[in-house]
Amino acid sequence: MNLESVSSLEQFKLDLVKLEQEQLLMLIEKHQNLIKVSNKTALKKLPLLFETVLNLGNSKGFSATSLRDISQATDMSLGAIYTYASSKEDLLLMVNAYHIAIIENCYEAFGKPYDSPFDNLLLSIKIHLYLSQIYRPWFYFAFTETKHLSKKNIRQSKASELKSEQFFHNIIESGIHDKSFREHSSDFSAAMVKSLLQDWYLKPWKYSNRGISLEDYNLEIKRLLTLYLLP
Amino acid sequence: MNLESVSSLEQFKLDLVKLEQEQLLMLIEKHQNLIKVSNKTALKKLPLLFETVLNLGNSKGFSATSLRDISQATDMSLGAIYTYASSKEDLLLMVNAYHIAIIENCYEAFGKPYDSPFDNLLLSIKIHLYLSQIYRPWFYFAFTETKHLSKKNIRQSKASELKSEQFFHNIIESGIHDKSFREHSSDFSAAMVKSLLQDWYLKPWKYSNRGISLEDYNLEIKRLLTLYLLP
DNA sequence: GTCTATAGTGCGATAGAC
DNA sequence: GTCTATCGCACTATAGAC
Repeated sequence: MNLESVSSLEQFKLDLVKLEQEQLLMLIEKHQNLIKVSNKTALKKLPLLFETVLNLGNSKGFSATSLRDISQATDMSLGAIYTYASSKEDLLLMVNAYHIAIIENCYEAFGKPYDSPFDNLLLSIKIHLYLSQIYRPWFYFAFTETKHLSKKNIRQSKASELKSEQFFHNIIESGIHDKSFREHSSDFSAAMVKSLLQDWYLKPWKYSNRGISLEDYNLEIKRLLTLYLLP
Repeated sequence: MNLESVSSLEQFKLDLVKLEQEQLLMLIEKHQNLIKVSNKTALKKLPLLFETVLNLGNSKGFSATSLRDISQATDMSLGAIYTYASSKEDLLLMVNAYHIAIIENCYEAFGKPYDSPFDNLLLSIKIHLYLSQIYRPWFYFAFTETKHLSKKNIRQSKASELKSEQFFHNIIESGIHDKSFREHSSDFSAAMVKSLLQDWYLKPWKYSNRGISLEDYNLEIKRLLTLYLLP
């Protein structure tokens, strides 16, 4: 992943494929004691399982989704599912771990490549929008189903939430410091950026009904920040 | 409810009490065929049941909450619960209907009392913030547990979501029309206001950890809108 | 590696005593 | 109006054949 990757959503998707494969393999190796089939078979079937967990989980809720539902939707038997995951909860944990790994890896690949804080801010926003577009089912799932995780995992999830907000916060602070941004509460503007990004994946129906594309939305955020942040 | 009521959160809470009683009674009368006890007894026990549904539902999810959990938390027997609601789903519907009725009633009580679109906008924001502060458990519940409603109720819930956004949208449009607001996409600014209001009740822990009060948050939104909307 | 059959548990809901 | 006891069902998870 590099600056070329964010030239368009399609390019971004393309560049993600390799990362996805790597992370899936790492996940399988990490859970090797629980997965009872070969890496090759797991690599083939886990994506289908993950997709199904997210689809069913987002439409009826994870706890209302039974393994029978998942079995039917994936055309796998109940027994077969238990060779890929040791329990229903384990399935949830793997789905989470897989997506978190990809997303964190993706953020780390970029950093702050520009001199101008404003450009760095716009870049992070674009990356976040692209990621939430591609992994929208997981973003939505993670938001609404956190409560089914253990306390430790809930803490972790809140921490990761704050970490990404902190990322925006730092960029904005650097802009205030070098006086390219207007003096203001960077806590609030970072939270605002986060909540705008969130709205995009929490209420996709709203924007698609209005015919607003990802690029439109990105541009509106840019207009807003130009007026709000720049002197 | 009148303009005096929004002078402070405490005043607002005080003025809500009467409305709450009225709406609870209306709800009981509407569900009379399903409720097997007198209005007086229902009036006394339903609030506790509702509160418990929201508490447990928000911490473990509604579908993972059993009637046995609710029974234990309210010190009522399983049988007793079934004299107040005819099923677990009915409990969910009543909690929703009750809160929706209060909130809609509250909005209708205000309208657009000022000449200036900006003042009207600030007023609606304040009302929304106050309501979401007081009924935070329900706002959070409604957001994360919509999926357990029937398709008809889900449609209704999205419609109500859009309706409240439309309310902001109309005020902003009137401001653009009378040139007191800058020319811009009112779709986006209305969505932005909504998503900021949402962040407040979806992530209370974030703001309380930072020591940001409701009034602070309200002021920051005002500052943002001053820069973004006014010429 | 995948299947079917089933053990064991906890659920929503009801019946009937008080 | 509230309770306890219990029915029937659907769930997670496993065992053992192929």
